[in-house]
Amino acid sequence: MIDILLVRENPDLVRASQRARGADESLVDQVLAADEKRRASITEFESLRAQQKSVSKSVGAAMGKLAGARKSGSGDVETLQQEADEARTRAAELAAKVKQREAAADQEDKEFAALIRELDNIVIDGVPAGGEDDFVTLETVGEPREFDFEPLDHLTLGERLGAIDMERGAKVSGSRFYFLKGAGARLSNALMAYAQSIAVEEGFTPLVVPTLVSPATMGGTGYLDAHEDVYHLESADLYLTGTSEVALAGYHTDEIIDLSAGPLRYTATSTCYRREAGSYGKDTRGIFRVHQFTKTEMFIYCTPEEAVAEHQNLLRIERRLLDGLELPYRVIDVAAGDLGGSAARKFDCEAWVPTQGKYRELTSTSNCTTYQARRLNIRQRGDDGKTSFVATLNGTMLTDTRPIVALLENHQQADGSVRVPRALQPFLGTDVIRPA
RNA sequence: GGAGGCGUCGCCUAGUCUGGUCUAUGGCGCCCGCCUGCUAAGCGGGUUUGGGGAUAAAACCCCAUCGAGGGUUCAAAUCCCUCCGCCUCCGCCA
Repeated sequence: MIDILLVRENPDLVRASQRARGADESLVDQVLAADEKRRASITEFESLRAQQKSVSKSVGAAMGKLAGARKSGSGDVETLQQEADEARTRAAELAAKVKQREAAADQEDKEFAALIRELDNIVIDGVPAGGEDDFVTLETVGEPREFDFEPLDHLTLGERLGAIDMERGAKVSGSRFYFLKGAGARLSNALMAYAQSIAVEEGFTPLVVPTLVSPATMGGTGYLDAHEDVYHLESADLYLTGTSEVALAGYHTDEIIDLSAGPLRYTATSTCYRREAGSYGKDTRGIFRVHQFTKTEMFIYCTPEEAVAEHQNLLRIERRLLDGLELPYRVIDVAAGDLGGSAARKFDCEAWVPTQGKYRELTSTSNCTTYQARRLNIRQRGDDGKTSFVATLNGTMLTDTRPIVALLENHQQADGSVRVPRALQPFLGTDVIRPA
C-alpha cells in the first residue's frame, strides 16, 4: 500500500509510476475522489457522534440528580424525572442518526481502502519501463563454457548420477514432484549449509519459520494477489508459503521495531510450495520448475533512507554466493511491468544453462520500500518520537533445485562426472560427483 | 480433543459481580523542568496508538482504541455472542 499523502501531494509521480508499469493510471484519480468522499463523511459522522455523546452524558447526570433527590426526599423528583426522560429521548434520536452516518462512513472508507490497495508501489527512478523483455543487463559475469563434448541436460546427468528421480516423484505426488537421492540430496543440503554459513558471516540472524500461515499474513505480504500460485489448506484455512519471505515479513507485523542500532537482518531456510498453475508446458523437463523446493532467504527491515544501500548489499551477497558456485551469470534490472505490486525495484541473477542456451533466474532481490510495511503495519520510532513505516527488502541466497540444474550442467565432465566448486566442497565432502 | 482460569494505554496494577463524574486508578520505567558544586534523593509536569479537523508548522479541538469482531443500551473496560492468544489440569502423541 502506498501513502495517501503522496497521492494527494504528488499525484503526477504516482501516475508516472503506474504508466511505467503499464498499469491503470486513472486509478490515481479514483483514489483521490474516494479519499475526499471518505473524509467528508468521517467529519460529518464524528461531529454527530460528539453531539450524541454529550447528550448521553447529560442523561447520566440527570439520573444521578434524580437518585439523590429520591434518597434525600428533597428537590422536585417529578421535574427531574421528566428532564432525564427528555434527555434520553433526544439521545435516542441522535443515536439512530449516528448509526446511519457511521455505516455510510464505514462503507466509504472501505471503498477507499480497496482502491488504494490496488495502487502498486512507486517505481524507483532508473528502473527500466516496460514489460518482461525490457530488462536492462547490468553486468555479465564469466563466459558460457565451450564444451569439447556434447553436454547432457541436468535430468540425464542427474539420473546417471542417481541424484534425481522424477518418476517416483510423480508416482508419489504427481507431476513437478521429484526425489533427490544420494549426491542430489547431499547437494541440496550442502547448498543450504553453504548459504547459511555466508548468511551468518554477513550478520544475518537465522530463524526457523512457519511454512503454513494465516490468511492475514498471506494477504499482508501481497501474495494473495497472485492467487493462482498459492496452495491453500481448506480444512485449516492456512496457506503453504512459496517462500520464507512471508513468515519473515509477518514476523514483526503490528510492531514498532527499534532500528536505532541499524537494520534488522534475518535469514531462514524453508521448504517452498508453488502451484505453478498456468505454467503448463513450460520447463516441464526435470527439476527446473517444480511445486516444492528448498530456499534460504534473506530479509531486511531498515529505514527508508537505508533501503537503496541495503538492496545493493543483498545483491552483493547473492553475487558472492554465485561466484562461489563458479557459474556464469548475469545481473538484470527487472523492468517496471515485471516487478510485482510490492517491489519498487528488483534485481535478478540469472545463471547460464548450457542445454537451454539461455540465462535463467536463480536468485532475485526486491526493494519493497515502505509498501509491504504499510500493509503489515510495521513501524519504527524516529528521533522526534513519531512513528513511521519501515522499509523491507528480501533476497534469495540460494535455492536447491535450480542451482543443482546449473551446477550439473555447467560443471559436467566428459566422463559423466561433475566437478564440485571449491566453496561447496567443505559442505559436500568431495570435489567430484561420480555415478553411484 | 476435554475441563477451568486469564487477556486493561512500555512493564506491573485498580476498576468488571452491581453499566453512567472513568476525562481508565496507582506504582515502576522513561522524558522535560525546578532545586543542586556533581550525582542521587526531593518537588512539579508529561508519557498508548490510529484517524478527522485546524495550522506555515505547532499549540489546540474532535472521533476511535481496555486481545479481535459483532450485539444489547440514550450510555459498555463492565452485560450477551463469536473468534484469537496465553496459563493450569486431564487425555493423546514424535
